[in-house]
Amino acid sequence: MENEQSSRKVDEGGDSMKNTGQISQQSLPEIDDRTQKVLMGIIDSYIHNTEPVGSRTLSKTLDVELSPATIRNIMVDLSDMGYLKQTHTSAGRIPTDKAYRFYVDSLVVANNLPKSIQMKLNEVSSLSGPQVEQLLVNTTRVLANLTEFICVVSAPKAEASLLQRIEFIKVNSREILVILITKSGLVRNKIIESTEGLSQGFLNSVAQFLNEQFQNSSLLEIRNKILESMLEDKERYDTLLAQAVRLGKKAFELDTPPELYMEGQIGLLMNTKFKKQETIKFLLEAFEEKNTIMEIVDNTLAADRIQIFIGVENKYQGLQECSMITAGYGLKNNVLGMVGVVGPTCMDYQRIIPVVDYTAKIISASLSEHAQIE
Amino acid sequence: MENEQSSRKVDEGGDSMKNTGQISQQSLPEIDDRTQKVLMGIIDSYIHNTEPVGSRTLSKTLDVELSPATIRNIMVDLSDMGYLKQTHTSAGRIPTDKAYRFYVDSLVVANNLPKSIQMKLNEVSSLSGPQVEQLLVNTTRVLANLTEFICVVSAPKAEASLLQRIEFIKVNSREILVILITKSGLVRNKIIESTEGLSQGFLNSVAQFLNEQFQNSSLLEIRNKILESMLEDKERYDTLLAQAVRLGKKAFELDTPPELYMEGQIGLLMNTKFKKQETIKFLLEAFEEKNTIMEIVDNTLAADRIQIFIGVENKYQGLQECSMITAGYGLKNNVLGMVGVVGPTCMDYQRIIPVVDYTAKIISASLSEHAQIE
DNA sequence: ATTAGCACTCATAGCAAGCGAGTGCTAATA
DNA sequence: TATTAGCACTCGCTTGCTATGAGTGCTAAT
Repeated sequence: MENEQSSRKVDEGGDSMKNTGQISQQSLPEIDDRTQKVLMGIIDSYIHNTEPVGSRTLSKTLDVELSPATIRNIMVDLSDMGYLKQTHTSAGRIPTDKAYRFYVDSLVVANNLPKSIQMKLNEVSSLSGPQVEQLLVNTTRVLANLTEFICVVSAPKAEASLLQRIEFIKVNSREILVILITKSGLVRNKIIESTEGLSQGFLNSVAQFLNEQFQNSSLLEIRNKILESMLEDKERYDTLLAQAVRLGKKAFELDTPPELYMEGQIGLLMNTKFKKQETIKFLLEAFEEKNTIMEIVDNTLAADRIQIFIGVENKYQGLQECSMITAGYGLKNNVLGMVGVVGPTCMDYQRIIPVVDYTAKIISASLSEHAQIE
Repeated sequence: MENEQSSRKVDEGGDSMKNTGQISQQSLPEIDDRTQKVLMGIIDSYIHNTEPVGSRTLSKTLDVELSPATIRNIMVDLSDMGYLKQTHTSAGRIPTDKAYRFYVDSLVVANNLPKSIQMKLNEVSSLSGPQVEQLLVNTTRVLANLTEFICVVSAPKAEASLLQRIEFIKVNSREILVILITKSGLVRNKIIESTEGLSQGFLNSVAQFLNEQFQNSSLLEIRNKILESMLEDKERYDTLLAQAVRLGKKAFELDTPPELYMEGQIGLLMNTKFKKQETIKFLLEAFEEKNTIMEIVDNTLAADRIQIFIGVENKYQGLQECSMITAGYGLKNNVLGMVGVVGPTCMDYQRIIPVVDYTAKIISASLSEHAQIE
């Protein structure tokens, strides 16, 4: 049985582009205007009540005048098209992931973030002082508070950051402390070992050399250049340059995984939107291993725009019952890190999306403000 | 009705010392030998099954031959003395906090930690490299894994740590990066602001001065000395000393709260020993605000011995349904930080205590190994 | 002092009935 | 022809009831 009951096609966006998380105005040809209104009504209702919505209740709340029976017919169509499902026969319908995708795609995300929330986020940024870490910690916490979901912020990717300064400090006969300062204000320190008894003075010259050489290169570039020059002139020994290359290699190796700030695991527990205890268990297990989440978040690092992954669109198993909203932050066109929230698929996208978006912008602004002080 | 049925008093430890968490061999005069055996049996059974224990089952499992009726009589006595309680009439008895305290106090904690666990912990320590932070993160994780409870490790208290080295790095015209290295291998960095255009060279002299002056003092001492000398010679300006004092003041101010590593919140969720969902909620809420936990943990920082807080012995509300086992770690007689686990009052003390103890020792050993490289 | 016996308590599981929200189909209606 | 009213049916959830069994407290016998 095929349902081809579309009458008035709002003909735009006919190209069936792959959903990669971007928001775009869109209207599917197979769905006529009225059907769409019903679908939207169901989604809206489910988002706010988290309860299967039946034909009768919907006919009351909907602004279009439609009898329950009509709505039932439409619901059947929508179910056939895969937008709705039932938890059991004779229960109301709930939206599928496909429905949420449709919903999100047709959301015109006006940046109508309430002033009060903007203020809150601005405040956090201004109160956090010059330390990037502190800013990220605070932002994460506030975001988790605002959304009541799990909130993740990844620290600026060192690889992509531009070097501002490197220093070596001799800690003891065997260990040297490396300090990397990036343009974005991130400070990383790492202890490396060196058996050769290098004096602090010598280390200073090495640092000076590296600083002059690699001012304004990204850490990734620097690493590559160093590896290159190691290949080129293997023969050199004991010169300043050779030592610089040797120490530099260790210094720019990124053995420390980029940090990840996370908050809101408890809010999640209290969150009534998660019906199944199991889902929460899965989620928390995923977050237990920060690395997993790191990977997931890293994979979205391509764009600085808002990205949304709904249910099964998430590649990672544990997140397939959740939606993830992410946004990149950084300096100019240099995406350095990510902010994101993970919540139930039935989250209030309209409210959450602007919050995440604005948060990313706040972080970017904070960083660039810092970067301009030279 | 008074129960004075004690016959054979094991007369030692008669001094009714306040329970401050220490373990001590002890035997209350009011409890005779047989009664004590029953009590121990009940606690043991409850610890392993988490189910109210009745007279019949106990009479079977107990190694002393006693009929259920006799046991019932003893149980009544124990209830009157406050060692047992019932969830409802006609249910088995469960131990009170007082009972656990008794149990723990009479535990002879042989350091019979299984070799396999020792190995695991040793391995973590040796694999973590020279970075203290990494060691703490890993240890926390393993401890949480072993115990399946929430596990907390506080970073070495900067205040108590001895200074090994301080350095200043000029980040930009306004900001100076301070790097503090302590004897225990902890590296702290902090950005301070200074409007005065100080050159890097000058900063180096200041650092050198401070290093010479305060080698081997604790950060707390240093701060006090600096404040002292500020009071003494207010009149001096623009000299090296004055600048050193001024920068030193900012550098040694401890505005960054000491870090706290936490793991195992999810294990807790899965833990069947927590009967009430509510308890978990309380707990997680407590842990949401790391500061609260920090305070709690800090309050136990007095001793480097193992400390145990059972149920209501915890001052903090949210923990009153839990037990906390903590141990200090540090260098020699200098307690620098804490490791602890928080679990249900009915946890397996016999198993957990040695694990926590050993973990603290491992950390101490790691630190002192590092500190000896000079 | 200990134990057997017995009446009593109370949480829990299981079952059946009733409720109500919701569906799908059919026939009537605009 | 699209919409709507009506009706039988489904099915999860609540409520109330009973039976069960583990456990207690008391008393009397050992």
